Amino acid sequence: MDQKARDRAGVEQVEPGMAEKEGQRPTLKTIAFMTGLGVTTVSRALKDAPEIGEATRRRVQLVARQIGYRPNRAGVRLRTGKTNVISLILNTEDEVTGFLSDIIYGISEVLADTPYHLVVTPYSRTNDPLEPVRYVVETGSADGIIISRIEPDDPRVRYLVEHDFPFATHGRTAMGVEHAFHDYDNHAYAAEAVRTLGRAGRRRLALLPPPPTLTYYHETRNGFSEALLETGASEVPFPSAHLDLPLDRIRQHAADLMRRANRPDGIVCSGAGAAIALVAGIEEAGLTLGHDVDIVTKQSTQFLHWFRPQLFIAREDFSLAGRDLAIALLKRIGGADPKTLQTLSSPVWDGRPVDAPGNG
Amino acid sequence: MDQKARDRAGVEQVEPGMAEKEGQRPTLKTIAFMTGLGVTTVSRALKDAPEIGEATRRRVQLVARQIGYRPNRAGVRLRTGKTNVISLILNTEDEVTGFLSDIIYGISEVLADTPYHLVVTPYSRTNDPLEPVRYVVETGSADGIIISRIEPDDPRVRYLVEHDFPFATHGRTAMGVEHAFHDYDNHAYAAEAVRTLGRAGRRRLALLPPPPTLTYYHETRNGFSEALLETGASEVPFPSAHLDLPLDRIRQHAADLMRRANRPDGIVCSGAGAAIALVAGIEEAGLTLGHDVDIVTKQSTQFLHWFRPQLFIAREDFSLAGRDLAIALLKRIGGADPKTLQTLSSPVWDGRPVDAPGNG
DNA sequence: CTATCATTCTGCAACGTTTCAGATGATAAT
DNA sequence: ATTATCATCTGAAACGTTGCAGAATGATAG
Repeated sequence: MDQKARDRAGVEQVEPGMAEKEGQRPTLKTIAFMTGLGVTTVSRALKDAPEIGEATRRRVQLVARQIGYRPNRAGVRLRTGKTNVISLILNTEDEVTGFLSDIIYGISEVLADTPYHLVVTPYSRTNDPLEPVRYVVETGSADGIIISRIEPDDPRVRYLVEHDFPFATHGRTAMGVEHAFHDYDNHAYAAEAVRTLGRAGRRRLALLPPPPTLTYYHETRNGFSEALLETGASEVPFPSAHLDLPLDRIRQHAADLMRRANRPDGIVCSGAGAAIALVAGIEEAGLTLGHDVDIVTKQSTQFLHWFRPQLFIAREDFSLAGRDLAIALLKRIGGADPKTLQTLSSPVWDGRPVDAPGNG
Repeated sequence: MDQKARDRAGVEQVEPGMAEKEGQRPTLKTIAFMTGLGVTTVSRALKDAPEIGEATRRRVQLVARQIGYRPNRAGVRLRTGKTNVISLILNTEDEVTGFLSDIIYGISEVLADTPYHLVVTPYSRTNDPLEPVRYVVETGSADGIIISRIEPDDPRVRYLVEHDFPFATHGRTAMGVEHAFHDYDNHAYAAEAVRTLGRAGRRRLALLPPPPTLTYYHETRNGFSEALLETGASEVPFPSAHLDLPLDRIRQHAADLMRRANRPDGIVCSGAGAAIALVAGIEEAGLTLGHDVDIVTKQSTQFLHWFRPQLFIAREDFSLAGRDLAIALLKRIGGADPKTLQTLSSPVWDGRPVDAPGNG
């Protein structure tokens, strides 16, 4: 834009031509000129280096503040390799339900008080999930990475650990390697969901689980199974149904399921969008939510209980996830031990009380 | 991370020490060394400059591809001022309904084939909306900006035009200044919504409009009013209700409205989340959607007709908005005339057919 | 009075890129 | 034979920053 103006200025060595730089963005050189100090001194003074005199330091910082000096990111990055960028890598097809917004807001909230910028890098699920991660690491285009859709044995985690690149995951792995993560306690969620249905008198339960490749599929399933044993309820298989299916497919599957002779009287569901599709399928089969069958689900936004008040609902706070992930990643970049950067968030039950009777 | 290694290498002038740079990221110097050419020649060859011989150019490009050369963004940025960054500025409190995800995906889809990165910069509605825009312009931290929540007389637009900074808006202004935008045709939407309700036999219509400060409030209201005249229906005031209220407040307002003696028999609503709240309020007042009252609304995701099949629904495609905004902005950065970068997307009606009778 | 030392400040060089102003031959025009 | 023109190529400089090695000053010790 104003490149020519910049090229025009500063040709002479002796007279730095600060007059022409009037409207330009101030740099260290500007401050050096104004204070009569050297550029190096100014640079050090601004970062409170010990070899700068107290008076000088204060003077420099005052001037810098006055003229609104901001370090040039490209200069810093070129010199130090530090990008001051966090890269959020996510699936194009992921989560229609607004989950992304919350996580981004959560991350931004934390980054707002730091020099960090948030770069969002989506990739299509059809492509190699490793690709965007490799890109960031190879080009050094960020100081840290946040990834989601974590698998028990995740190639991205392996790659990042191997390259000693700071990262945090939304979800856990089972690779015997410590890394920063935030996760929702899906085990607790599924178990409590089963107990809730038990209290509602439901004994024949189905599970609409996360995609089987992901870690939290197993957590969910384990929680589900353990609580089944505990409550003495039985599982009605819900074959090949999972959260990654298009909502319309889930609706179909649900309708088919509910038309079977041995249909479930309770369903544990791991996503808000899927729960809506489930209900649609149930009603398509001529059954009534809260009467013939109960559903427990998670939600991040508030309106699910307006959709059907009969739903049992646990809250999952994605902005908390974003905040925790950002905090963990920043600490990791700062060199903290990954073991100390692992958080788990517990389900909070709201909406219909968990001990209400099943008949709505 | 590997900064020390980098500092270690390349001290000698004569022998460039390419051996030690083995594991390092290739730069122009690397290619220059490998091809035996000068750095300048390599730089030019890679961007198809005319003063480079055909053979040389191909040779350089081959080597570059082989070793996986990627220009260093910081280098380019420092030298040219070009950041290859698009900044998306958005409201923290905005749109619970997943609208953000779609728009980000739309933008990313376009940027994927370019060297551009997408930086997301949220700001709280309580702060100055101008602040993040000013930051980007003053620090030159992006080549272009996308903003939303556009007002008829928008200070951000004024600022950006004054500073001749490339931008595109999601929504239109009324400032008599040409700029790149993408907008949904809310005038057409509201008008068609009124006609739809008319065909359903509804004569006493209320409008749940966008926030009154935004441009599309007026578009919506004008479309609504014009179609009222056209169809001979009358308006039932729905005072102080708009989309920016918390959903629970909207529910309350709706319940109050529907308990009034002169309650509407049709409501035009400008947002999916709000429509759900409206329905909740209506049912709270003991009335039945599709019988006592009909609602027309927009949705970006698909599940609204599962919520209540009686809803009249128009689709609003936010990923299209994202794509159009990104395309327009890139062209604007390329110097295109803003007048040629303005797109309007028409409502597409789906779900319940518009000429179905009002009784569901 | 010199040597040593801490304190405080400073040039220079380099990160990777592009632009500017040539340089080098070769070929064409005079 | 001399000059102009052209096609290719090149080194130096600069963008803003920080690390390194060292300079200037004064103080302390020998």
